[in-house]
Amino acid sequence: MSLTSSYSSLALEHTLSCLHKCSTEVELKQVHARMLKSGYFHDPYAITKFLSFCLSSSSSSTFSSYAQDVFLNGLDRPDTFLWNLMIRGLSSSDQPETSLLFYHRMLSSSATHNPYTFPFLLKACSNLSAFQETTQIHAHLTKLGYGNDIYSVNSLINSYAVTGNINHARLLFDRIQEPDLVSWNSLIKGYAKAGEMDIALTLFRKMPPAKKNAISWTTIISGYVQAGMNKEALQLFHEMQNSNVPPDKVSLASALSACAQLGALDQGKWIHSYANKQRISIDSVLACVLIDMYAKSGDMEEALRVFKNITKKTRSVQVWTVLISGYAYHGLGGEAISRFTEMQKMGVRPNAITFTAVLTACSYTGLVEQGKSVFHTMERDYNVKPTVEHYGCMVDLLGRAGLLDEANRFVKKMPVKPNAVIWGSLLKACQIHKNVELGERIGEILIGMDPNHGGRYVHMANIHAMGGKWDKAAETRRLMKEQGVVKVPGCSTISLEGTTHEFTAGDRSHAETEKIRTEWRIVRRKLEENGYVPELEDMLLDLVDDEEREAVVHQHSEKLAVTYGLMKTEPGTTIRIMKNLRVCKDCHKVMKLISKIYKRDIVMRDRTRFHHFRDGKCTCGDYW
DNA sequence: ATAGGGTTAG
Repeated sequence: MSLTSSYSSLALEHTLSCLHKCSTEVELKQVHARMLKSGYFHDPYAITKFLSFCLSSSSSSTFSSYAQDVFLNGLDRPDTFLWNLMIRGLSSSDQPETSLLFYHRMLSSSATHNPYTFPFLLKACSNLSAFQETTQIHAHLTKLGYGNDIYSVNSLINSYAVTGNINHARLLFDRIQEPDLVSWNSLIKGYAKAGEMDIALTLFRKMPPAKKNAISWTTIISGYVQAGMNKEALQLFHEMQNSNVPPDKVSLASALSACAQLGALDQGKWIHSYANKQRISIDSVLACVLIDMYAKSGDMEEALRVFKNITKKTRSVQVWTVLISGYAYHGLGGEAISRFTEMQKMGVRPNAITFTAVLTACSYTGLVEQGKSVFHTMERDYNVKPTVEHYGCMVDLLGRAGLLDEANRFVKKMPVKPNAVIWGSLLKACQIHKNVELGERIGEILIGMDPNHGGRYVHMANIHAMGGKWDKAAETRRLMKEQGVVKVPGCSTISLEGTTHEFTAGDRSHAETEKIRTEWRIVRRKLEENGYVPELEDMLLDLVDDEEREAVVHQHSEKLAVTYGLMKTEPGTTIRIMKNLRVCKDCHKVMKLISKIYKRDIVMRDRTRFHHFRDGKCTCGDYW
């Protein structure tokens, strides 16, 4: 619009700067009224500024609603440009549904079209995982003649890829004469999302090297992480470092996720210092994965240091939550609760995952009353509706604490259907608190629910045996064999000077096997002098007599690992072990004794949590 | 205008 208007551009700029200072709806209304009065709402430039401000991601959602209202009711025939503005703004400010709604309104208005909206619309579809909408938009843009527009095609590939229709994406990709970087990256992402990592990797290899950018690398790395193939992910990360594309902060975050899952403390530390050296600032996502990596590697002190070093603004819900969940699985319930309180004081709203973390912390630490009160506040104060995970935490909380009847009643009256996890945690509680009758009933339910789960039979047989019903225990064992249920072998690892040593139960493959066995006999004698008697309760199955059970229990992988740790590290250093399964009672007892007799801290990562052994005690309070 | 990263009960 030409500046023949009755107002000066200076006056308009002044009003717009007032607009940007608005923080409440009242203020916004005032500026809006002033703009109307001055005739600014006939100027497309002013309207654009007004709407973009209201839709920008830093504005509140009430501003966005206000803009929608102004757009639909306060404007005379908005043109294509303004429709695009609304659709784009809503799509990128996390309101994909409304964005699509505006698209439909646009279709029924008299506005003409241009291609610029389609990538944003398709992004909204991706966010909503809306396949139907994607096909509709696809048809529409083809009809309008934008079917060869590379931006639109790439966005289509992406939408099909993330809505799980990789074959549609592939068809489009194969039709492009010269796929660009974005086409390749989108397609690779699609195969990764479909769990087809082999195809994704083949494509990645086939992609012209000159076209690979950090996004390509991160796509394939995070694909492996999501597939749980963390070692492969780290291998590719190494390859990336030898390529001509230096990792940026997103690549680092993906690699750190892999480290977290593996508990690869050394590599994680290396990435952390790399980020510092490259002056990559720790944003909230990096803080999250760093804290998670340190916590899952057993180093809560370092996790806390990361948390303390970032600004208050960087401490998003996710950052708070990851810290709290770290405390939870380290058995530090008190810390978890006080962080949770602090977070609320800081005005950060907990989400569903935060509550899971807090409730887990209560359950692991036996904080029954706190757990109950948190559970009651979640819906009342924060409008977070409890899901099956939260009910599961409550069942676990009550069951572990020995309140078996209350737990059972809770399951009966809760509004969600109990799943195998919930029954499993009740069963475990029955085992800990020796309630044979309830345990047997639950065991039946569980085996009926998933007959291929080996652990269920083990528990069930243990419960029978606990009640002295040996014939039933034997019967369960037979059933287990019949089903062809296989036990996963126990495996422990210990990292020393950058090398990871792996031990499997009873395995002799380690180069220093004989030395380790000799050393274990010495350790064992020393433990016996201090009153150690083997704990064979967890070894009821498969084995005939105590002698045999003892022979097996002494070959458990974590015993080999801790022995090796004692041999290879200086007195006083902390021994860190990771295990793929839960610790058995005997190994737990041995770790406690070693921590006392050898004056060593032992940090052991279980399948689900950490045990810190120090001076004969464990942070789990023998309750795991 | 289009492509990559975060936390979750046993």
